[in-house]
Amino acid sequence: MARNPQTVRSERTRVALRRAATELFASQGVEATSAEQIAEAAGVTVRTFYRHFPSKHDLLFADYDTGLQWFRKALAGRPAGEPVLESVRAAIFAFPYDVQALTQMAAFRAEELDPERIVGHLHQVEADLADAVTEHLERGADPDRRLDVLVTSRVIAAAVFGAMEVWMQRESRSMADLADVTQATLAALESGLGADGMFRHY
Amino acid sequence: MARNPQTVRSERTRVALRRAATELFASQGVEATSAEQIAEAAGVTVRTFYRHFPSKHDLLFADYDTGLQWFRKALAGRPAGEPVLESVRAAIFAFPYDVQALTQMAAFRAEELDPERIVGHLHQVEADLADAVTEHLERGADPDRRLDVLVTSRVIAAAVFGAMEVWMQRESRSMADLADVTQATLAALESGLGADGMFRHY
DNA sequence: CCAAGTTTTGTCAACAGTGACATAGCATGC
DNA sequence: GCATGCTATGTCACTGTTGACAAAACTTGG
Repeated sequence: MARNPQTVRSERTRVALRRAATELFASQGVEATSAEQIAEAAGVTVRTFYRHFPSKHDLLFADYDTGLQWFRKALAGRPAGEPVLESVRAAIFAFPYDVQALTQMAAFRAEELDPERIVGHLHQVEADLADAVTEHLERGADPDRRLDVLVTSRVIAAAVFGAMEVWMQRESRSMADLADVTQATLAALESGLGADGMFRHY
Repeated sequence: MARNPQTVRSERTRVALRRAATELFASQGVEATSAEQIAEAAGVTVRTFYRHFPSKHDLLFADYDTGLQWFRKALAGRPAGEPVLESVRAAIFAFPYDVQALTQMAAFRAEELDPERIVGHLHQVEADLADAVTEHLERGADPDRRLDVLVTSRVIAAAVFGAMEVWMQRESRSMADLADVTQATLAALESGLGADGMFRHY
């Protein structure tokens, strides 16, 4: 299946670097881990490391696509008639927080990262989340309501990430807190906008 | 007049660094000049260099305030009844392009600099230019037209920097070209919006 | 003028990132 | 199998940037 012949080796290296980085980030923190350590743990040179990843921090988000795929499948797996908000909530709360995700959260909490980097990444995640919801909603929805779908998706994504922002500005930022804030935000969305059935029509 | 006692030395160092950087940037280009060279030319250590300027590129814009002050004074020196656009044009074209400014331009032309840095700086310059025009217009204008003043200022600044953007995307980017584009842009602004007297009322 | 304290600078070491060039790994045509 | 050629990697050297600590310059109270 490997189209490119020598690229197999490249892929192996990339995986090794990802794994090494994930472990080191989790055990020592992001900033406390040097590029040299990652490279060495992956059995590779620093220069090679930088050939595969543009920067150290990109490795922190390396498994991001995996998580995104998971989320989309989780949405797809929800029962057909279920209100969107419930689907999203279920998917979010069932998300398997692995080492990668937890390390990211830890880095966020510790404010280790360059704010620009965080904001940029979260922006991307929010957009992807909205797309996932859109994709989910468009299954079995009539095309006339495409705008509704779009708006609904963005609103939900904005709410979820608004919750995260609130969480990030709190004094105590535990995972339980994040869950609470997210829960509350979605509830508010539901009660405030659910009356006219905006989210019930799907 | 030197309020802070030991700060005199600090100021001397800063000046030396600025001068050294300006010369080296002009003669070799920005990226071809290393922080070490600048520090050495200023008779100082690299570490000291970074204590006075957050990054090498900040030195490229070090004399920026001087230029801004010049522009404001040039505006203030224009005759009272003159249309704003004419005042701005006169001030822009009388601007004394010193080594600093020319080096900046050269760096822009050569696309040496990180685009983000350029955009960020230009954004600042545009805002400052607008403020300068506002300040100029507010002299002797009645307070009721404050919004007009604000809009006019922004429009002019946007036009001038729009011209610069056009210039930066051209094939040949000589100083003469920049002058031409700026001239043309201001002329368009004048003929297009001058009919209703928007710029003539001042 | 001297002692004490503050500010500035120097020294050292480390890390992030990049370019140039050499070399090893693998694949394909012969 | 072997020469040929491409790709991934290694090596080297360099620049930008920062933290920690020491040394020097300078100011001020006495």
